[in-house]
Amino acid sequence: MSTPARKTRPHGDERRRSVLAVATDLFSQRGYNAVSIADVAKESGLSQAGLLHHFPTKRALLLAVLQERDRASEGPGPHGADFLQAFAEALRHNDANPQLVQLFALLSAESISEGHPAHDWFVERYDLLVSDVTTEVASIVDPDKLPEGIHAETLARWVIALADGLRTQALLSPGAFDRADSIEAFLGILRPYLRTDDTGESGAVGIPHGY
Amino acid sequence: MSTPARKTRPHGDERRRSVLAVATDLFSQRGYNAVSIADVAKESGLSQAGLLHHFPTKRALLLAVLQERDRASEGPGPHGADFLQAFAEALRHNDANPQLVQLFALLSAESISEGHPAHDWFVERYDLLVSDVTTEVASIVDPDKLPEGIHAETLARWVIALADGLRTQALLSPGAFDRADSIEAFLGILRPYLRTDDTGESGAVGIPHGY
DNA sequence: CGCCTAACCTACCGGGTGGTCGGTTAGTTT
DNA sequence: AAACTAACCGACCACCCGGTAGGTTAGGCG
Repeated sequence: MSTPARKTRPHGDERRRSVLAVATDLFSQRGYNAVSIADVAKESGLSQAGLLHHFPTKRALLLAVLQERDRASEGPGPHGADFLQAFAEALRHNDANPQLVQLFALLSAESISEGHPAHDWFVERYDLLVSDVTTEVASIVDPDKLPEGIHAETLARWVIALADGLRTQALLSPGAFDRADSIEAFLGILRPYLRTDDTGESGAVGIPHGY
Repeated sequence: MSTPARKTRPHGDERRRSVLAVATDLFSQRGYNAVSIADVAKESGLSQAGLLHHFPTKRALLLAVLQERDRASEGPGPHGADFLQAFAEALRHNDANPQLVQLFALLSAESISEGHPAHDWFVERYDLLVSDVTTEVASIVDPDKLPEGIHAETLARWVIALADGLRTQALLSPGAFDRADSIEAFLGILRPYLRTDDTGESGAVGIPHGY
């Protein structure tokens, strides 16, 4: 058969995925440093050695969790004029899933330390995010209307920073305000700087994930 | 004597402060979970038991570090119309001291987990910060000029979130932009919403610290 | 059926972990 | 000088850490 696996490995991949789910859950609650592989193993219903058969090191387990997040948010999303609105709606959707939100809040800070297993991953992620959002923003703002010294990248970094910073506030005092509403209101503040014609069509860039 | 200590405790307080300095340094580099009291002790030039004589638990050591930060940034700062400018300048000053900036970046995220020794401290800190900055902002904006649904607290949370979020970006890709410049530019965006008369005088509220 | 391999397990390893115990030393007070 | 006390140390504790070694089991396949 050219498709060698039909009913093969009934346990393997299934187990792998359930372990990843447990690891995501625990890393979300306590971060990477404060979780042991024994914790993940116990919650997954197997021994520590059994877990290490699927993921050879703790580091590999974390990277697998992050990689799966990447895979789960592939593909292009809305762009152009709808981008900002879609951004706010993506946040609203994510806020209904507080688990992943907290995962990224904890890991993005932990990974600031050099030598952290996820350091490079987050550096790359932010570089890509800034450049994507910059492209999107550039396609809808009118450069002539922007005050001096403010560029599309400046605005892009603001939007990303707001999503990150408001997330911290929302996690520390839940229910005090609505993060997506706040971001949406901010995007309204940007309206005077948008171009009025509709010539702004640019590359297809996805909605950021994990926020 | 009513002042019982003149030359007493030549070692005691001095040692305490030097241990706190070392702890601040290590927590800044790696966060709380990834640092052991043995690390702090070795770097301080004494044994682990010797360190635990001054700070009975690791938790107490962390709280002492945070408390010292509180003490180091007491007292009122500029307020009223100068507040926003002073905020940006405070950030510029702090960015020259990357150690404390990273300390707060790491701990504020770690402490999201309930049960973290600094959880309550950060919850209180953000509550106070939001309410202080809201007071300040309320004294300089003109409510009639604000779009519907946007209040002083909304703006205050934006400013705080920007400081936090841009800090993450600056730490992950150092040198890519200037955080204080970016914040300053954002405050310029807020200018259309400020009141033009000079009747806005409000309570004396200090500049936030540790950013 | 017998073989092979993935999926586990128990037992173990060296090296931390936060913290305790029972001292010894040195400087201060009386 | 004697008494007291803060500062500090070596030894030890029970437990946890990420990871390895070597074996057992079970299911798919020729």
